[in-house]
Amino acid sequence: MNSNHARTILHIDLDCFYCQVEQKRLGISPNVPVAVQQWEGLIAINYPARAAGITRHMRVHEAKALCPELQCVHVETIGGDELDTKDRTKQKACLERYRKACIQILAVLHKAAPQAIIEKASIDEVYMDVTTMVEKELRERAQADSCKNPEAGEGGAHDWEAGGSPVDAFAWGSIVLGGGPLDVGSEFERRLSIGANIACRLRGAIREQLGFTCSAGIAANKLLAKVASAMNKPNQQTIVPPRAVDAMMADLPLKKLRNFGGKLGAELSAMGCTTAGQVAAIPHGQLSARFGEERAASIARAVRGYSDEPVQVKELAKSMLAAKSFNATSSPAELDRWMGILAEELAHRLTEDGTAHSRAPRGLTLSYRGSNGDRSKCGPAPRPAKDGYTVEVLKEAGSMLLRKCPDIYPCARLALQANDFYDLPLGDDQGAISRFFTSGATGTRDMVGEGGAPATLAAPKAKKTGPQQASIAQMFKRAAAASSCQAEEPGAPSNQAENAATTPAQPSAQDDALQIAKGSEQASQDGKTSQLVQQALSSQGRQEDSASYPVHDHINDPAHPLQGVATRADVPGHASMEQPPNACTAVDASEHGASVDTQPDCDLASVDIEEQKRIMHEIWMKSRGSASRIGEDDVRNATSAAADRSAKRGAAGSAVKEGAGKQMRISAMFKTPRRT
DNA sequence: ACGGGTGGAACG
DNA sequence: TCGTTCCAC
Repeated sequence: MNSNHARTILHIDLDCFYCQVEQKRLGISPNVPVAVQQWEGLIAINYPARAAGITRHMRVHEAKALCPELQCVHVETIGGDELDTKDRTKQKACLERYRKACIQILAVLHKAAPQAIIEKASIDEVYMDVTTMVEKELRERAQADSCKNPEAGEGGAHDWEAGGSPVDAFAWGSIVLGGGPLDVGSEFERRLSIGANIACRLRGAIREQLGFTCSAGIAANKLLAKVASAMNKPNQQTIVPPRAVDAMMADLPLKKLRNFGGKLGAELSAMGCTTAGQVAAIPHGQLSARFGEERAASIARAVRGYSDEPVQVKELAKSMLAAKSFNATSSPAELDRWMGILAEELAHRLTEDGTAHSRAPRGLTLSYRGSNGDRSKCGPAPRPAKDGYTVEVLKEAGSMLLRKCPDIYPCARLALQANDFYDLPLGDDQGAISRFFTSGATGTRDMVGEGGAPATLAAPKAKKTGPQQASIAQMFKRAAAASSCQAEEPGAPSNQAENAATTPAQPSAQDDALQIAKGSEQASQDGKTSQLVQQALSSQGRQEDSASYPVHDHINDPAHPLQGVATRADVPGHASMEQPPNACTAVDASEHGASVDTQPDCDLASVDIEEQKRIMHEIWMKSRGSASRIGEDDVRNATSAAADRSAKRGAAGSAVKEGAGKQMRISAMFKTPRRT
């Protein structure tokens, strides 16, 4: 169970990320010592500066004394009169630059490894489950070998080290724990070798396309991969073969283990343990007496390097907060000013997030450090206007919460947090949609899962966060990534120029191919998702939007399922361009392994139109990226999520007939469009 | 010289 | 179940 070495997991960790971002932005060469400061303290130090003895939390003046040529870059700040001062009493720090860079990195990874499961673990690290990629590679390799050497046949020995084989005992310069090269005769080590090859390529892609270096760990689970990636930095990668685990854990300092850095670590060290191995030596009875059975078991597993925690897609943040600490004040005006700054930042971020992901928060929480310590108060978030949030509306909502906090003065910290996101409707035209969907009120419990009590929602209420919600978001993202892989061909319109203006030149010469790659990648990140998603959003019919989105419009793309749907027909100067939707009709999903429900002639009014449209768009985009990637699961996920949401929205929707609250089934009909 | 964010578990 | 607090990174 835990000796499931069949998974291949990567942990990729950017090397002193904040420094790299600033160095790139300012064009500072990699070998000059750089630190990122927040007010007078240092929060990130690059490797040349570390070599000079500079550490985290040092004061700027201390560091400069140690290393006079140190370049200190201050984190971005907002508030005040845009003064770029380091006066922490006027401004607040904000991490937007790093969030943006993080999105770029994720986009590169998605593009380079569309089949991997990618989990954003923090602003500068990801986990990736590349098992399916590895297994595909193994199969292809075996096949290639048996073609070349038919006599080998089944069970015959493959020459894993044959030229060009992705199975390399030395794994492309990786550091292999446990001594010696990988044993390519062992299946597990072969898997790791291929995993290392993937890691190597991914790191190369990040480096080439964005100029960032990172380190990686390659192992059979997340825990080991994370430990490994930290072992050799910067710009290196480390493999943990199963045979090396015991020795590695034996004297691994406890604090290097995730979850053991805080209270738990302290408690264990009070019991005399400083390494994982020492904890592993504690009799189980003693451990469970102290921590309880369940917790003891998980501790026991972790310190032995066992973990079966899955890599989970975490694309979208679940909450968003802006915070500021300051010297305690009892002045309402002062708090009001900070509230304004927090609202400004949050409004900006929420608006970007909203246009990119078509969602808005249901809740707003105000946290504060007042006379009774840390407290918080929550309430409903205001609804966004058509084009996002204004500072005023958020500030007002925050101030309202603040008034409910009697113990706030004197106050030394304020934080405004948006949470509990819901999806905004995408808009519209039933007619066009209906041509591509069939639906029925058949209860398909097996597809949809349990529950499904229709929630009433006049305003978007009722949260039912579940795996299905996540899977739909994930699909959307993947679809966007997939489409951006091949959306643009040379000569096709792209936002290249814009990209060139906002991205600092790479040190090396950039050829057209790179530019184009960057252009299309830009399209899928940056909080703007892909142009295609953007176009879907633009179908809300807002004039400025439809007008300002890129040329590559679905109305000109005969294969696009939204073609003919609410478009520039609304825009003055554009005659109605409604055209009969062609193609996307009948070729069914079964061709791609998806289940199809052919219920003819059903009442579309019973189905949430937004969901249909959304799903169809996703599926289309996905099929556009690669039809073969649309599997039964995808359709099932999309379908059940859609039904789920339809049920939720249904009660509020006007065009809903009774029974619509029940689960329903939506089947996607699509045809793989041909790109020309 | 622990500030600014995140996510999640625990708790009443 | 909700709102709030605590914790870990």
